[in-house]
This record gives sequence, C-alpha cells and structure tokens, in this order.
Amino acid sequence: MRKRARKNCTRVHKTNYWLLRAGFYPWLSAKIGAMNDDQTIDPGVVIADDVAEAAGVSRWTVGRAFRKDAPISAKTRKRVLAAAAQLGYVPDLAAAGLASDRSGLIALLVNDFANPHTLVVLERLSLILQNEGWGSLLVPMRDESGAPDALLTASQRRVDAAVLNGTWFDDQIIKTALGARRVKKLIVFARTSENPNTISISCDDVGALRDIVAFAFEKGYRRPLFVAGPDSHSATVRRKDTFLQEWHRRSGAHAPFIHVEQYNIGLAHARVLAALTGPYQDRRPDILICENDALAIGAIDAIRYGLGLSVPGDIGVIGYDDMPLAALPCYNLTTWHQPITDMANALVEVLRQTSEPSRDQLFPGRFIQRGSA
Amino acid sequence: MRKRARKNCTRVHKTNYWLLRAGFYPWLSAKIGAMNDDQTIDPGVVIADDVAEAAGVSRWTVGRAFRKDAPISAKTRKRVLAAAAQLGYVPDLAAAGLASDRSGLIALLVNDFANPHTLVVLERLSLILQNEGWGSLLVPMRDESGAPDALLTASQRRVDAAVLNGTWFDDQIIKTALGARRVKKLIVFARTSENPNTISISCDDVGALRDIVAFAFEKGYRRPLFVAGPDSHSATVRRKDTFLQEWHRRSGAHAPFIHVEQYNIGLAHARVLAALTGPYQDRRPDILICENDALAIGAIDAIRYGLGLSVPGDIGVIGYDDMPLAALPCYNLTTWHQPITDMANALVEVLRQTSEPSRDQLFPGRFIQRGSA
DNA sequence: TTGTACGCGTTATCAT
DNA sequence: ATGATAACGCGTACAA
Repeated sequence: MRKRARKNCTRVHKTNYWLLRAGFYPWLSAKIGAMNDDQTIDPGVVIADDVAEAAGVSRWTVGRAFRKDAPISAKTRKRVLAAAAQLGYVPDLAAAGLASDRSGLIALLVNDFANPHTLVVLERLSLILQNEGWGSLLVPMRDESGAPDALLTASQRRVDAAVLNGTWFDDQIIKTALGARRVKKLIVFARTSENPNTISISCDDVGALRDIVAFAFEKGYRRPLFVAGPDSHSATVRRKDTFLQEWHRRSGAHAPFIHVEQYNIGLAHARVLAALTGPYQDRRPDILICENDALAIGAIDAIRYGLGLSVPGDIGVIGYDDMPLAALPCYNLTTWHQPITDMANALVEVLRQTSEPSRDQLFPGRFIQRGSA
Repeated sequence: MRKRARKNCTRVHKTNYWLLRAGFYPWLSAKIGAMNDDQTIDPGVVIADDVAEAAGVSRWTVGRAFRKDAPISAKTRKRVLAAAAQLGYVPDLAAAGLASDRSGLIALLVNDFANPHTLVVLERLSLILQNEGWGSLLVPMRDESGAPDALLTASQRRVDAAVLNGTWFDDQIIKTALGARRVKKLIVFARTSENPNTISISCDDVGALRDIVAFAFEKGYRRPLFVAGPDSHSATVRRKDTFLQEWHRRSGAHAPFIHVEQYNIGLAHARVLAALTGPYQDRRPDILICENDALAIGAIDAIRYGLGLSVPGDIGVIGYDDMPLAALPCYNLTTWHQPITDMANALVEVLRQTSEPSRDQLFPGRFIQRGSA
C-alpha cells in the first residue's frame, strides 16, 4: 500500500548550500535600510516558483543556482540570482531538509550548565557551525533521566548529527542516542567514549595528565589528592586513572582521590572542604589535581575561605580546561588548555564526511602555568 | 501561474502536540534495553501511514490521535496509540512544521558569550521551551555585523519566534530582525526595548536601581561611580539614567559614570583600572555601581589586584544579575537578583498566545546583600 | 467522528 | 544544461 521510493537513503550528498551568509543577500540590507521604525516588511514569502517565473526558467533551475557544483551554466545562474535578489528570495531550509533528508541541523546535547566552560564550548561550536551553514539545536538535559527526552527531541527534528557536550554521559545514554530514530551520527565532544559506534573528539588527556604529574612532581609536591568528578562514568575514569598510574610510576606511592557528584563549583567547595577537614585532616595534601577547572575553582574557595589557608602557599591547585574564569586574578589557576577551536574544526570535518571517519580523534593541549601551583 | 491558497495565514492554532516527552514513548526504552553495544536499531523510519495501516484507520486519524483537542474518540485514539507504540512511531516535527506553518522552533539569538550570566539564561530558556514542546535554535552573533546572518538563519529555519538574549542590541538590529522574512514574533529578553514592534520581558531595573541607590546612600556612600556597558544602546541607558536621576534626587549631586565597550570581565577590569588610576585618581569613588555582574567582577579584580585596595574596605561594589559567580566567596558580590525563571515562564506564555500581548512585561527582582558593599 | 483532496517548498531522479 | 515527475511526511479544510 505504502509507497516509498527512497528507502535506505545512503546517497552521497556532494551538493551543499552555499550563499548562506547574509552578506550574499544584499537585498535584505537594502529593504531594511528603507524601513521606518513602525513598519514591517511584507511577509508574503517569495518561493522558488516566483523566482523561476521572473527569470524565465524552471523551479529546479532556481534550486540549482543556489547549490554548489550543480550542473548549471554561469549565465543562467547569474540571471536566476539576479531575479532572486530583486524579489528577495531566500531558500527555505525546512522544506529543503524535508526533501533531501539532510536537515542541516546539529543537535548540541548539554547537561553541564553549572560549568562555565560549557559556555565556551557552546560559543565555539555554534559559531563554527553557523559559518558552515549548519544550524544548532540546543537540547538541554536536566539530569540523566532527561537524556531520552533530549534524544527524542533531536530525532523528531531530523538532526543530521547529535553532539554530546556533557560530562556525565555514561554508556546507557550513548546507547539511547544510538537507538534514537533519525539520529545519523553521534559525536562525543571533549570527552572520550569507549563505545564503538560513536566518534569522539577530545583533548589528549592522557598526555595532559602525564605533563601535569611531571610538573607537580618536579615542583616538589609529594602529597597529592586527585579531585575527580562523578564516579561511575567511563569518561571520568580516564583522567583519574592516568593520574594515579603516572603518580605511582614517578613516586612509587599510591595517590588518594575523592569524587564530587557534579561538575559544580559550589559542590566541589563543599566536598573538598569536607575531605580536608575530615579524612585528610591529619595528612593534608600539598597539591590538589582536579579533573577540571570547575572543581579546581571550588577547591580554591574551600582552601581559602573554608580552611583559611593559602593557595598556593599551603596547598597548590591545578585544573583542566582553561576556562575564562581560570584566568581571573582572583583564581589565577594553573591549568591545561584544551584547543576548543581546533576540536570544533575537526567536528565540522566529521560532519562533512559521508564516509566513516576514524574514531577517537585526539588533540594536544598545552600546560598553562599560572599562580595556583 | 503560481497558486497559493493560504495567504496571510493568521489562523489560530489551538491544537498543539502533546505526548512529546520520551516518557510517553515506552517502546524507545524497550528497544534500547534489548540492544547490544555494537548494534543499531533499524533506522527504517516509521511514518503515519504505517501506523494507520496497522490500526486500521486513515493517516489523518493518526495525526489526530497525537494532538490535543482533536476530534477523535477515545477508543480510536487508544487503538492508534497502541499501534504507534508497537511500531515505534514518533511524529516528524520537521514535516509537521512545513505543513502547518508552525515549526515549533524558537531562535535564541545570543551575542554575549563573554558574560557567564548568558549560560544561566540559556539553561532556563531551553529547558522550559523543551518542556513545552518547543525546540531551541541557538543562533550566535559574533558582533554587531553578525546580526543579519543570525536573523537570516532564523528566518530560513522558519522559527516561530526569535528571542534576543543579547545585551547590546540596538535599534538597527531590532529593525533587521523585524524585517527578516518569516520571523513572526520578536521578543527581547532581559532587556527593555523602545521599539513598538517588539515584546520585551525584563526585570524592573528602574525599581531595582532605586533600591540600589537607597541602599548605597543609606549605607553612607557618598562618592559613587557608575560603571555602564557599551554606550549608544538604548538598553544601557535605562539603568544608567535611573541611577543618575535617583542619585541626584537623593544627594543633590551629579554622579559620574564610565562606559565599558563590552560586558566582559577582563575588559571591565582594564577600564575600571584605567579610570581609577587616571581621571578618578584624585577623587576616588567609595562605591562602584555596575550595570551588571560581569562588569562588577572585573571592577573587583581591578580594585584588588590592580590597585591593591580592598573591597569593600576601600571601595564597595554592587552588581546586577546575581549570576552564579557572584555568590562565590572570592567575590561575594552584593547584587540584584533577576527572576529568570519567572521571566522564562512569561516568555512561554507570550509564545503561546496568538493575540497581540501587552508589551513590556516587567518583573520585580530582589536585592541580594553580600559582602562587597 | 472519520475520510479525502490538496498544499507546504524543496530535492532526487530521470528524460530530453 | 535544463525540464518534468514524484516524492518528503504531515496539516488544513471540507465533505461524508
């Protein structure tokens, strides 16, 4: 009964939209310039048919004029674009997505709104996606149980890919994502993932923690405490394990660690304070190695305002991320810089590719020595 | 030639999607639970026709079953939903948007990524929109010239509304937005706008600054300096002008002010330091009233680490926003709390309405006294 | 309450 | 290089 010509669409789409920047649509600015304050431009939408009629070509030729690498003569294209400019035509991406199975939408799944670093990631990703002609669907996840909702949203909007920006994605969430309908690609950003069906783009945190351990050891620190994020997630384990191994290799001793349930500055404050006034009261660490900057900032606050001690005088602190907050003189955090822009560029490259890319792309970061250690 | 039955669609849409939460789609969880790690669910997409066939009804009845207030018998709906559940059907919102002229997408236009408060706004808005069945299109604007690009993106995606979250939107940008095709509603969030074609949802900053002035004056401060954001934008003027008026009314004196070109912590640091070591060296203020928290944080850093003075001992600082950073013990900023959640709820209400809402909704905030003044 | 014709604006595919 | 046919998946209006 039901007819469906295009099943299992695995065609390669080589024709991408171009001319997607407003700079290429001078008629927009012209119209706006001529407007009065209380005046709205006639919202009567111009469609490809109108342009076709005006240019004396068919609707399909209009579409070709707006796509790269389309078989169309330069002369015809010029005429079509001129007609489009005069009428104020802009292609409708929603309709294009419906027809082509490529929505041009990328879902950014975010659960880590308490971490200021998230804002940096959102800025970089959305800007670079916009430059490349993609739209960003911001999909928040309140907590772990919010993941199915988020992925449902993404799949209902036919996104071309979903990017996991969170920190506590566990394997169950990734399985949910892969199971969601119409989510074609799943990319784990700024985290590693062991799942073979994902593509992860992240900073080389193994190398990073080796460098961090080297720095701390050579600076003479001997009583470290590792401050890790939520337990039970494979992503966390990597930095922690690398640290523990490296420290043992260098010092012969086993370093202790604590876990904080969320990457939340206030919570880190509380947990670090509890640790230093409780189990670690009599064996106070001389350096806190933190899994990321949010934990490190909380740790500094705990040391200074909870214990009345000094950083780095009494206890040093090292973070990871180099978020803007880390550079403020109040914290002046020694940390590890992730090359977010490079990683975002790599993400775009992965999105462009139709073939299976190599998984687990690692990018080197760099150590940022400031005043906290 | 061209036929268009539905011109100027001003119909009232009373039927909204329901059952949009994943909790209502138990088959998703079931399928996922049964999966192996390296297995992907058959992405063969189930459409309404399939469900119709399985339930023995027409395709249109399937659509009705998924909408509220649709004329359908409870029995039929139950049968349809059962069939949908078995097949794993989920409505396609992209196609629905194309057909109905309501995409269910809201564009969040953001230009203020240097301000940590933006993350709070994004979290609240995207969560509440998701709960109500809307999707959030995150549209970044690098600078003022990026506004046309951003609005083009929004209009090409047929958003139902565009929400301006930025801080330096001037009237030209708003005109651009209103001129953009297919952007039906324009809402200015957390800022006021004088433009009669917009709806602004904001905190009552006139009342807020009255309270702030009252506090500062009664605390005995007598030499204020107002630290404002970018000049030339009407949004900025309101807090500044209110402050200046109120201070004059109370003290009989005219208070001075400076401008910072962006709401950026580092830049505020530099500008405040320059002011205090330059023009204001010999008439040092005893209190800095800042237009928002980002400026206030920069001011505190400048006072403490640039001048070596103490806050609040030598100079007090008051902010506005109550962003999470303000509560950290390092800054402990006295500020004004904006009721973002209430404002987000009001936004949803405006989005729901088809009639013209009253413009300029104001919400009361509250003074948060901490240690910086 | 249910079914049908038509349209939404575009693209894939094929024929010319 | 261009035009034509047939989707894409669903909603609206109206008839039954």
